[in-house]
Amino acid sequence: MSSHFPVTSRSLPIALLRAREGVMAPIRDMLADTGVTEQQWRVLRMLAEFGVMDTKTLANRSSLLFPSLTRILATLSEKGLVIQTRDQKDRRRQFIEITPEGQKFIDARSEEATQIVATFKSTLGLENYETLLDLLALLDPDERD
Amino acid sequence: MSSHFPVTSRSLPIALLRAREGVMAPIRDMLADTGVTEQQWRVLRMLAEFGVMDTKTLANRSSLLFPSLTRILATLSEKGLVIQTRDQKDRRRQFIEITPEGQKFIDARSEEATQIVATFKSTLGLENYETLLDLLALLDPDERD
DNA sequence: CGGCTTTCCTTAACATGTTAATTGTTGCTA
DNA sequence: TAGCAACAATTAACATGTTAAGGAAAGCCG
Repeated sequence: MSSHFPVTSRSLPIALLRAREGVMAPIRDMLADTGVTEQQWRVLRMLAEFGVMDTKTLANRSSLLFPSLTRILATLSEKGLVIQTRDQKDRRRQFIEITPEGQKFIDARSEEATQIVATFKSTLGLENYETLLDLLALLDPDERD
Repeated sequence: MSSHFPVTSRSLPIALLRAREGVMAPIRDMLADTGVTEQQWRVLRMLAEFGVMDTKTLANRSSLLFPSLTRILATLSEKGLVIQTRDQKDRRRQFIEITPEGQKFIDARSEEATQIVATFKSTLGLENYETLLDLLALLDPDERD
């Protein structure tokens, strides 16, 4: 380390944290006063897009650990936004499905969500945006081929 | 939206989340069994690098909200890794300082931490690494000029 | 001086992140 | 088939994220 710059400046972990804060801020604003959290929103979107799936798949797609997912699904069930069903062939497993109310919640906000993403695309420029996604994928162990 | 691809694929928020997971994993491994968490580590590093500072500065540099910082500092004080001092001129304010034991904790691991960062630099290549930091900075509202 | 606002934390309350231990099911296998 | 390993959730325990409310100190202002 011959650099005279502070070690934590341009720190990758912190840069990732702050970028995520920046991106999530408008989404959190959108969800404020709906009673639905950022993570619950993430789960609902996956279910809206891909349909019924087992919890393991849902956990992977949502990037949530099982203990978190258990609690989130309990909350979403109470709110009537998802339905949990036991697999009759293997009663350890569980399938999750979005309800019509859940779908309605997503539909009412998907346009605004799309708009928020579009804002960041134009902030970075489309080319930079794609580059960023490619570089981020390299840091994700599940993405590296 | 004329794309036929799923809306959440190549989702920026999720990509940021997963990239951060990928980067933090080895750091978390390093800290496992030390009793010091990722956030506590972040606070200690800032104090080790910049020296004494008030809590507002510390919160900004560590990207922590005040309620979190309050709890973290209480924990670090109990562990004897930092010292909290009241500003005598303005007794609302507080200064935080790392202790010799805290410094020792950092020193014993800073080489490994540097090595972890170097791994990611070589995974991406130095040029990509710098590009990534630049693009991430664009997403951070506190960084945009 | 007495109130008013602002600032700096601190608490509270609830959701999530994280690791470890636990419970129920299934499958294998001696 | 009894016993045990493997698997899918769940629960527990503790730390943090997040928003809102509270408390103490400082500054302002009539």
